[in-house]
Amino acid sequence: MGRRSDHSRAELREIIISEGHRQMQEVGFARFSAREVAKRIGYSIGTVYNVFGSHDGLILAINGRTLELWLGYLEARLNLVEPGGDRLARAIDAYFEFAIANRHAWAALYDFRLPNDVEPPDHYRERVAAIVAAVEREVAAVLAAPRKSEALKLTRSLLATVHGHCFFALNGTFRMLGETDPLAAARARVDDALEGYR
Amino acid sequence: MGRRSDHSRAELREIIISEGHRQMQEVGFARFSAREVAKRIGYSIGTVYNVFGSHDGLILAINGRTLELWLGYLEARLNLVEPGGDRLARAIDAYFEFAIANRHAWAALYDFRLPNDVEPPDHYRERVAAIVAAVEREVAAVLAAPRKSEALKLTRSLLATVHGHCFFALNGTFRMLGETDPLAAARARVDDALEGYR
DNA sequence: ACTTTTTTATGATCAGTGTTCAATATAGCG
DNA sequence: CGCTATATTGAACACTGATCATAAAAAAGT
Repeated sequence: MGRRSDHSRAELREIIISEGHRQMQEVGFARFSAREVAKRIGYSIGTVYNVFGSHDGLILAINGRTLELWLGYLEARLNLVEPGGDRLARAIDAYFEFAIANRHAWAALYDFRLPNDVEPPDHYRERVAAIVAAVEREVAAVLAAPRKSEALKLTRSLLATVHGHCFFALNGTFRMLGETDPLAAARARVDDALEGYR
Repeated sequence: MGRRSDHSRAELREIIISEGHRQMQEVGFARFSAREVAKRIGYSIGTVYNVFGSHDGLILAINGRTLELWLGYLEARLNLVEPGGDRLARAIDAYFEFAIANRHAWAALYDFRLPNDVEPPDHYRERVAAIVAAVEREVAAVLAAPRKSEALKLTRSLLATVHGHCFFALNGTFRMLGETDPLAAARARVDDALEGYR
């Protein structure tokens, strides 16, 4: 067969990413298959490789989509906070809620590792940066004026803290250790950290 | 062929785990292959399945070995701390040092996920518990007497905190975000948390 | 309208994987 | 020494990521 132009290149990209993301969320990183995605959208495996170049390229695009959705969720959640509400606590909630509602797609963000000598593509870096920036705004809002310059450094560390708790919550470590309220623990650690910066 | 009894069952287990662990550390979880392990030890793939039942069984055994080594490293490190030294800070160092020195084997601990309805085997749970207990001792030693009963709960949360920092350090997230001293950040978060418990 | 060129989609093909299991070779027992 | 229980094998199966000559369709040229 030759070019069908049922879909433009951009449409095709979108179709593959969309179905790929659905697949990822359904079966998880370990069982994800590019061939299966091709089958489901009615294109051949070769077409997927034409568009994304490699398995890794496809996964990066799917993970990029997950980051987009994550940022969207975080912003929507923050928009619901009434004036005077604890916006940072709600951001932590959003971290957990998104990860739980999108277990497999979220986990794929960390299951996939680029070869050590390869940098993630710009679109990917930008999306991560956007999420960090959204959190940084909330962290900065809570810091005492003379310490606001430390907001980014602190934000990175708080994200790692929350990530650790969320990861242990989802991968079963906390259940194994008898912890029943990981979210509360994460909030407590963030509060502890902010104590000295107020 | 039939039984060669070059090695007893226990010896065979050890040979496979040992070579499997080496493989895991060399190529990482994504490229790990049971067939390759079999090839390298001069047994057939069937034998590996006889001994471990499945790919997952083999990986659990290898990850169990990693946990063993990790506990050993942690204990050795703590034994070097002179009286009056900051034992908890050295435990955090040990977390990072082991993960860095054993990147792939350490990452495999988290890359591998059991099906949701399957519990990890006892030997695995026990090894995780042993590591937690070793850290808990150090946490308890630092707590004010009336709060020592909270040691386990706090330990779980501190482990998650350190894990998050270590994970971001090794998977490139911190580099991407411009953080150059993840270990210091982890220590700072732990100190912040302990502040209220002293 | 009819070539010619360029682009795009295909799927057979290759090398690899996890997994199964009938066939077989051996160790140890009677 | 023969027999049986058991350990070991590797071919077979169904899948995977990846490649690329082939063919079809669109676009450009005449």
